[in-house]
Amino acid sequence: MNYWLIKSEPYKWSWDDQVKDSVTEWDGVRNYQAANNMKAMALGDQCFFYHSNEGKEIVGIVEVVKKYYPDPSDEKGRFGMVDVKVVKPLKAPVTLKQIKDTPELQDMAIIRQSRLSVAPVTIDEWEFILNLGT
DNA sequence: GCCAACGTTGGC
DNA sequence: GCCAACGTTGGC
Repeated sequence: MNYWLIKSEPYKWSWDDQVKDSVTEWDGVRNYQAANNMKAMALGDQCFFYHSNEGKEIVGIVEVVKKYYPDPSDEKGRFGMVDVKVVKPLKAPVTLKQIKDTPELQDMAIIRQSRLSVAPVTIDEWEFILNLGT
């Protein structure tokens, strides 16, 4: 089981939208590093759902329910996507500020590389954030 | 709204 | 294959 963090700008696709649809195609990723991370996802992997720009906080958890496959919205056929399904919201969203203020979370990929939209999360980071969000 | 970081494009 | 120019993302 691996853990990830996926970002969305809430005005394009928010946690509320995700809850309404439950299962969605995580399409539109056009970055090789992010796409490679999606390629490495297995069924059942858990992902934090992060709101970028507005909010800047982790708001919920989704689960990979379909493995990496071609993204039809990419006409060049270079990129793929996965399907994700709502697991549950965090009781208390965990903000970027909290992450930055936490010594244990300083090595997170999103801190080091803020533009990466699909990033790995270690088991330690995952559990630490879960505790913050409960 | 600004700007740093970073990815992509295109000329050479 | 290098690198300057340009575009985009995302935090502040």
